[in-house]
Parts: sequence; structure tokens; C-alpha cells
Amino acid sequence: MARSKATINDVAKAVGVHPSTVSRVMNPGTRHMVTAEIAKKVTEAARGLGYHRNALAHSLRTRRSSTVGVVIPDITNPVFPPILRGIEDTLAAVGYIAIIANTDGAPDRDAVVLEHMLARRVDGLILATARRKDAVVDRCIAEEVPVVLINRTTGKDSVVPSVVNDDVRGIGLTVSHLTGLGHRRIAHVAGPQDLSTGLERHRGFLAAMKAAGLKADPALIAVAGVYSEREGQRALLTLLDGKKRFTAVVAANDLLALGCYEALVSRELSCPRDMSITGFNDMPFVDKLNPPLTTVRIQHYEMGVQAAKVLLERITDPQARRVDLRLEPSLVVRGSTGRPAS
Amino acid sequence: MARSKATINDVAKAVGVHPSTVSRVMNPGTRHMVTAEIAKKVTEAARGLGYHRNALAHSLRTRRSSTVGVVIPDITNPVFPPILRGIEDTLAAVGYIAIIANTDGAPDRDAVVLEHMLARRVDGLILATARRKDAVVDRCIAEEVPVVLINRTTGKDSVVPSVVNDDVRGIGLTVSHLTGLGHRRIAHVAGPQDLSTGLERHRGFLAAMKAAGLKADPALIAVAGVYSEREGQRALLTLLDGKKRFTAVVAANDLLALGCYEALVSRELSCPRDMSITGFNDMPFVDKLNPPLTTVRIQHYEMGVQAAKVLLERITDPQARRVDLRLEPSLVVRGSTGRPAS
DNA sequence: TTGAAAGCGCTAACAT
DNA sequence: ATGTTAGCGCTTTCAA
Repeated sequence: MARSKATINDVAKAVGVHPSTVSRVMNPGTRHMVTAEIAKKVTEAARGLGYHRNALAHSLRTRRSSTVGVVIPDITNPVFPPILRGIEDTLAAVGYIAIIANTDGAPDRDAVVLEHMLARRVDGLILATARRKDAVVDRCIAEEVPVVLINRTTGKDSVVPSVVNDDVRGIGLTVSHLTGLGHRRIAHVAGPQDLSTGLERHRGFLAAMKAAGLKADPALIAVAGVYSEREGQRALLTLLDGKKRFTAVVAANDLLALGCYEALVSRELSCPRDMSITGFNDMPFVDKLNPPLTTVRIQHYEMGVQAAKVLLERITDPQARRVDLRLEPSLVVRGSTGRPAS
Repeated sequence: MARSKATINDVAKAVGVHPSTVSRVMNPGTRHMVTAEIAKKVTEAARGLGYHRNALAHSLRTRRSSTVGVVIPDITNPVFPPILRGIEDTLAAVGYIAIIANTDGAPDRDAVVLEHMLARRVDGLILATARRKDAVVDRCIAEEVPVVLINRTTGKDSVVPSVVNDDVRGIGLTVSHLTGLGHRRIAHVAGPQDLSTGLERHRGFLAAMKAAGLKADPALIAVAGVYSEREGQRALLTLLDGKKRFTAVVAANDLLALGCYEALVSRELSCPRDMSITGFNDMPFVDKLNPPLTTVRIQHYEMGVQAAKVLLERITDPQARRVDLRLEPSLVVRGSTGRPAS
């Protein structure tokens, strides 16, 4: 029964028409050029033979692969699945698919992956791996491949469209929340400063403190080298070992906040009694932590949706005006924040 | 500067040789057919022109797309990212890529997705969506597309290779652990019985109870319709409302176990003092729960690796003997299990 | 060892 | 409205 691979020619022969007629029928945009009667016969023959268009040949001929490349650091990082889902749902709706590559943040993997995607003639790329100075982005510009940056951006003067969370605002929400509870001495466990998220959240922290009429003491800021529980723990321990006292800590993401929990445990401090903690991202299950984590919720899925839309637009019209979407975050107040001990 | 799309012809012209010679150089398998000297000249010209092979044309000609389709229910379910990572790492090592589709377990989405993947001429498929009777699987067999089932299987008499966790053994570990702690009356919150995981874990529970010399009381088994926190909660509440008392509950997965936590809270019961609970999967962060969840760890990443390997083997040699890999689970004992209250 | 020619399956002028 | 023709970029016989 393995008639497996019926082609347009087989269908044409079966109906007794020319292959191009079949092509016209199979193609929504040209179907109107053909008699309804013949179209029906073709469609039926196609079904009968189990015909399915060879997307490879189609793409080769039309120079559109209906494929976009998505480059992320690591799919096991829980922020990415919802983003990817948003991307894939949006692409699938218009017959596009995504091919995904994990780079683990290694710039050399980056380059390899990019070449591979270019070889596959992706129509565009969504990059979640952008560093503030990024060779891959430059390469894409040179190759004139439509690109959208997601989650992170490169330098602010970029010509590349981006869809990111409003990190400055997000951190602002945590700081207002804490000052509202009465906190005055607030520490910050910052993320990597070579990533836009780490930098923006740091900036946002400084700005928010200033806006609240507080001074952000440099001695109360510790920078994590990577976003990890370990680094969060290390950072908070460093702060706790310092001379300055504080009653709350704003972590640059949930993983760092988790590390802060650990640090408190090892010092026999209780959260939120002795110390309030906030995270960023609202990862799955942080509502189940002990205590449940107060954190900033990001529109991950929506971020993916918007990025895909912007990219599709750019693919359709390369001249399209660049957009920089900044999605609105929201604060989710849970048990890890409370009034400071007087 | 947009020389964007150099072809094999451009390179040939630049060097003054025939396109087929360039092809031979670019292809590892045929490089030996050409003089080292010319090969070098070609390679240099190729680099100079920024040439990269058009994978589409290559695939069309060779009838190998070096692409495999991966069909999963939902990438935001935390068991899948590590599986996908295992698949992608393994495929990437041999120049293959994965295209992923989410079906949300909807059989009609299934069919659409499959056609789309066949149209893209995937060399093979990895299916994580198999129901016990599965039309997609049948279709693949008919189309003679290599397939591997992962995580779940269809009926046991399948002709399709599979890579799954040993669920019977996994549940056995939890039951032994509980009986070892002194539990005698153990309940089971079972998963959906139309999925192999739900069924196997249920069977495993019955077998393990029997092996321990205990009888599995039907009144102490509640079946969840889907794997969700809600259903877990509902199921345990049903059991708690029954007449039979019990001191421990074996949930068919972590999500269900989470629901059990909720159920206990609403009845003001304490875990593990009043009730021990076990999960299945060892999802991220269940070690941070209150109490940390005792659960069965599955080799997710390895599952992906093995599935990809089996599939690649089948692609290379369609006659390859069918294998059914059954990966070894392990028990992770944490705080949600303890001795029963006397 | 290299070149010539044909064709993978499809679509897009152009002709009828 | 349909057929003819050519070719997307590559590989692979076959010949030289």
C-alpha cells in the first residue's frame, strides 16, 4: 500500500490535465483560475492518491520556506516554554513552523546555529539570546534576514525590532510594594550586567529607589554572574555579611530569589518576618514555595505571540517600520513580603 | 553588501570549474574524488562568497530532509523540555533538526499536524502523544515513515519502537517505600486510563500492593480524568469523603500530588503527619514544596536521547529490529512521606 | 579526476 | 481557463 509519494504529476495524469493546473488548484491563491469542475476532480484525485504537496520543492521554487528559526539559551529554563508556545501557535495559524536551537548562551554555538538556520533558508529569526553587543544580530542584518529580538535586547540604539518586558517598570512595582509596606533599607541582588534584563532591572531599581526618596546604597547591591539559585545564594550571603542592615531584598529573577531563600535558611532568618524577598518572572510553582514568592509576572506567552507577529510582518514587508514592543508586567503579591520588623 | 545568496554556480564560475565539482567538494562523502588543489581553491572561493549550501535544494534532490518531527501535547508541561533537549542535542550532533508541534492532546490537531510534517518530508517522527489506540501511529505505518513512541505507548502488541519509563517499577518503588515506613492502607490517585502512563501506573500499583501482601481496596482508588492539580484535588477529596480510612496516597504524577496537597489543606490535615503523599516525575521545584515531595524521578533527558538514537537508526536502516527501551526510574525521598500516625 | 546532462517536485511567466 | 516552458539549487549517473 505504500503509494507513499504521490506528486503533482501523478495527480495530473490521473485527471488528465497538465501539472500546472493541479498546482493552481492546490494553491489557494491561484485556485480561482481554474474551473470549479476541474478543481473538484483534481481535489478528489489528490485525496485518492494521498497527495500532499512537497514543501521542499515548493520552498525551493518560491524562495519562501515558511520556516522561522528561534534561538534560545535553554529550553529547560521555565521562562521559555510559554514564549515558544506563543510563537508556535501564532506561526502555525499561518502555516509557518519554528525550528528551535538551544545555545546555552555560548557565543560560538550561536554562530554555528545561525549558519545552520541560514542554510535551511529560514524566512526570519527570533533571537532570545541577544547580548548587549551581539555578532549574530550583526550577521543577520548583513544577510538581510528579518530578525526580532525577544526577552532581551542589544544596545538601545539597535535597528532591530524587539519585544521585551518592561523591566524598569517591573522592578518599580516591587520597590513600591516594599516601600508601601514600610521598608526603607532595601537591597538588590542584580542579574548579569551583560544581559539587558540584568542591566535594566538594575537601572530600574536605582530609579525606583530614587523616586521613592530613598538612596540606593551601593553596599546593598550584589551582582550575580549568572541567573542561578547558587549565585542568588552567594549574593545574598555577601550582603548579609556586610555591615549595612536591610529588611528587604529585590532579586532580579525568581531563580536568584530561590537562592536568597536558601541563604536565609542557612542564617536561620525567617522570610518574611526577618526579611522580605521579591522575585521576577513568576515561574511555574513559585506560588507553592514556602513562603509563596511575591514576584513580577511577565506576559511570556503574549511575548511570543507578539514577536511572531512582528516577524511575520517583517517577512511580508521588509520595509515595515521597526517596532519596539514593551509588554506590561504586573506584581503578584504572595507570602514572601511583609512589614519590616520594627 | 548583500551578496546574500551565493549558489554552487557562483562558486564554480569564480574558480573556473564545473558546478558538479563544487558539489563534490562541498560534500564530505565525495570530497575525495577531487584534487586537493582544486578542493582548496573551491573551499576558499566558497568562503569568500559567503556560500552556504541551500538545504532545501539538497533535500529535494537527495530525498533526505535531515529533519524529524516531534509531536507533544504541550511544551509548557515541564516534563517535556528536558525530553526535547535530549532529542535536539542528539539530532544536532548529526546535523538533524527537530520541528515541534503541540497538539494539546486533541486527536484532530494530531492529524493536521501530522499531514503538515509529512508535507515537509520529515525523515521520521517522535510521538509523545500516543493514545492506546492511535490513528496517527497507524497513518505513519501506512506511509512507511519511521516512528518512535516516547513517554507513552500504544497497545502492547505494537510494531512501533518505543522509549518509555518503567512505570510499573516506578510505582513499585513508592509502594515499597510506604510499606517500609509501616503504611498498610494505601490509596491511589490514578491518572487517565486511556494513556499508557495512567494505565501502567495503576497496574503497577495493584501489582505492588499484592506483592507486599496487601489488598488494594477498590474504594481507595480514584481515577483522575486528566493530569491536573484540580483533578488531583478532586480525586483525593472523593477518597477522603469515603468510609475507608488510609494513611498514604500514591499519586500517578506530580501535578496530581500537588492537588492532593490542596485537598489536605482544605481538610486541615497535615502532610506527612496525617497523610503521606508520593508523586511521579520529579518536576522542577517539587523539592521546594512544603513539604518537599517524595516522588519518582524519570530520566527525561535520557529518554529524549534514546528516542532520537533509535529513530536515527531506523532512518538509516528501516529494517532495523524494533526495540522497546524501558528506562529505569528512581525514588527520591523527601519530606512528604513519613511513618503513619499510630 | 572532471564535465555534461538530467531531474528531484514544484511554480510562474508566457502563450494559446 | 489551460498548456508550455523554464528553472529554483543541488546531486548523480554517465561519458570523456
